[in-house]
Amino acid sequence: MPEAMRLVTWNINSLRLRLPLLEKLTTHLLPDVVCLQETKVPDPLFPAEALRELGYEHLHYRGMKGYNGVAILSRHPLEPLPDMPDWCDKEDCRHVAAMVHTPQGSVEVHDFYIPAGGDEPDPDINPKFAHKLAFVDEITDWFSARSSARTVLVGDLNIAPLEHDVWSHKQLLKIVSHTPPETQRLGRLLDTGFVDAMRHFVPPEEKLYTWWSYRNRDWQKSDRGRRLDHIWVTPDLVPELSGMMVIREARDWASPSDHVPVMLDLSPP
DNA sequence: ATGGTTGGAATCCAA
Repeated sequence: MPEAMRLVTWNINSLRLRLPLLEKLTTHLLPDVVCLQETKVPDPLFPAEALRELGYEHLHYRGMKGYNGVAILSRHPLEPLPDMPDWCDKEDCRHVAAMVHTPQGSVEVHDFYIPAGGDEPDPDINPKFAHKLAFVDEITDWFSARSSARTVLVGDLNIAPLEHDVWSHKQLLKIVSHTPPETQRLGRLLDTGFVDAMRHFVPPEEKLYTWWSYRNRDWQKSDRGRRLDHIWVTPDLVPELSGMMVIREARDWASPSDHVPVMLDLSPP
């Protein structure tokens, strides 16, 4: 029986700056597929050669100068999904999608970087927050008009939906990433036909974070984290879920991202 | 209530 297909998602917060950390991650975990967000590199400057040397021959990426940027790295052949919408007509490089053909079967992979939304949780006075809500609404409409199979949706969704996805539910209810307009919308997106694969492994009453602000002196001691990064799968893949790990120690690597990688294993039945 | 840090580009913006 073939081994599991291993997938990692990570908001790397500058791919070029953190190539050594990506190498550390991939040599230890040997993922088949890596989905990155906030690559912050325009396509002509994408470090494709360095990634091929890490074993990722098959690449699909979309980046721009300074901000955003997403990438799918694969050891196995991939085909970019054609005719993807330009969400909110901004051409801001927040989504790539591909069919990945692994020895364990083909899966459709969607890699998202949902807008952070600024500080003020009022769409009438904060256009960034309005953009965030509109972005989630658009992708929700798109997935609900479509029947997804063997699909994995990952990325920095910039929303911590459950009470124990944040260090203090009460204190964060008015903080962007955990407000009811956001968490309700993320629930609607999930309900288009996905299962929260991280919570398949960790019960909802248990704290689970993937991001700790740079602004905390001692992130481990205060542990004021949030679960902003997610891995969702369609129900047909649930019987194949065989492992999940939040790579918490990556928050302590030299010059870390403020997000840590999340790993999922899918094993054929 | 406030400020705390980081990356990329440009002397500030986004997170």
